[in-house]
Amino acid sequence: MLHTQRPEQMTETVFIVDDDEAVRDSLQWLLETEGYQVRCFADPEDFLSAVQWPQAAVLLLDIRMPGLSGLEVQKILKDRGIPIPTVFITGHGDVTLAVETMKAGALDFLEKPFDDTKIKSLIGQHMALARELALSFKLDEHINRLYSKLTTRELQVLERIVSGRLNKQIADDLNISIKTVEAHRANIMDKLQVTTVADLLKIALRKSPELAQP
Amino acid sequence: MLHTQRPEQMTETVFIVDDDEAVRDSLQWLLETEGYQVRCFADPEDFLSAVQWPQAAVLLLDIRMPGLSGLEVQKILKDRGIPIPTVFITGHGDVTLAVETMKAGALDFLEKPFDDTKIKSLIGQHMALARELALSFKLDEHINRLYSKLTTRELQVLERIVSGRLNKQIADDLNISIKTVEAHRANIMDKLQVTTVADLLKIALRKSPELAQP
DNA sequence: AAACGTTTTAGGGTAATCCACAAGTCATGG
DNA sequence: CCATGACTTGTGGATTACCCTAAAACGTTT
Repeated sequence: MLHTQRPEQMTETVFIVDDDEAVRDSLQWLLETEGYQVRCFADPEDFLSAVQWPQAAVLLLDIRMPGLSGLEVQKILKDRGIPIPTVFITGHGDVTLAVETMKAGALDFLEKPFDDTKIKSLIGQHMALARELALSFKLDEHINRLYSKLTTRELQVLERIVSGRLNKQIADDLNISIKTVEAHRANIMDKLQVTTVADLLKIALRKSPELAQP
Repeated sequence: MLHTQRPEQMTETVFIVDDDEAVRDSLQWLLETEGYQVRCFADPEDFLSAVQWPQAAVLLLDIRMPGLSGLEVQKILKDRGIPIPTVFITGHGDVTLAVETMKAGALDFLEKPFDDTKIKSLIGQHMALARELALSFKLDEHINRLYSKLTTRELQVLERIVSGRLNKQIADDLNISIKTVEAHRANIMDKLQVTTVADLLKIALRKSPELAQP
């Protein structure tokens, strides 16, 4: 049997939120043997208090629970900007609910009873996505922190650098001297911690992808 | 009542594929009054022969038909690289089917009988997406055409320009003179029809987004 | 008033890019 | 054998970007 070649530098967590203890226990056992850190919650509120982001984590979420429903939990996570990959579990599905759930961003929709093998491969897939999402989120955070140090004027200059204008043209645009543009430009490079225009473009285009369309 | 502010420069088409004539006719009537060009097919094969891409179009696809099933049609479209926004229609849904369909990229899953108002707003939404997809696809095609004119050497140089290396460094990398790099660089700009490095970066990063992560 | 950050400008020099023009080698295919 | 395209290199000059240092004007905060 092949090892799942999972990089070990990041703890991978599976959150299980279900009011049925038997379900929690069996899933926990199954997934812990797979090497995941498993955290179980009977109460959705408890989960919402405990979950942190970003991290490499997948959520197994029961649809029908006392208190908050699975869909409500999903919506709250979405509102909080927590894009944790979510798989719903349920014993009584209907089409409308399934479609709504998927449209809201669920990755899967599992019906009880579960197929252990299927779950394992499913979690594996989604955990890979979770890693990417977490990394991407961290990078976005980092970029936002750098961006927040830019002044209004520097943003205006940056905008024009990204649109490919020369320092001379930027100076004309803003009615300032070339020397000033050069100064802003140097400050921007410092604050965004880049040394080449190429890297500057990459950061700016990640921050504002709409600038990519000329 | 507000006008739907739909730009009229592109014909917007709704494809209806269903073996039930009554369904086709009622949908056709409904959507034609909305201003869409509607094309109906009883046979999925006929649709597959007729559909063109890119264009601003949405597909209403019956799940259960004689011959090819809706899911099979969806798979064929996917294999052909035709990302037409698809809404499935069915009279007899079950959860597994709905989930599989959504995972395969369906945007919605409608159960008969239909709610006219709902369909209209749905098509409106998805048509907006379809326009974007078609435009994006056309742009990709254009970029691919331009890229195909680049020689191996020019691709090597471009790669290094995108990673922010100086002409001098590129010359060292490839064991050629700076002058040669300059020549390649000018050819690349010509062939990709750009005048600034910023635009060059934008095209290159759209073509190879993985280069954006340094 | 003093400290601070933002914006502005400058001089002077180095490095890099861009441009126009010219020309050599090499392999492929007509 | 010649035409074509790809790859190569060069000269020389114009333009631009990059780096360092220095500093004035302005507004806000302390």
